[in-house]
Amino acid sequence: MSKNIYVGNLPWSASEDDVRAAFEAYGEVISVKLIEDRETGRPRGFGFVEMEDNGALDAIDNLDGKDFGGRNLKVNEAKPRAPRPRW
DNA sequence: GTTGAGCGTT
Repeated sequence: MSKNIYVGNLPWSASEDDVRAAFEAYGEVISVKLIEDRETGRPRGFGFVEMEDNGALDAIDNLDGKDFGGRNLKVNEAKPRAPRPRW
């Protein structure tokens, strides 16, 4: 099973590979998605990481408030994304 | 060549 994790306070120089590597140290990373402004295309400085439940909880408890790229990393359980409108 | 709270569009 997998769980969505919200990652905030990320340095604008960070990439998905960096976040993936940081989370892979605590569990299996299913996928990493960095969010950027869809209108301007600039990185917003936060993203989402999907990993297994046990790894997600361990990563949140370990990476939350940790130093990443010179800033305090914010890791929390992500809210469910937009629903799936079939129409 | 910038900015800084916050939850995404494949």
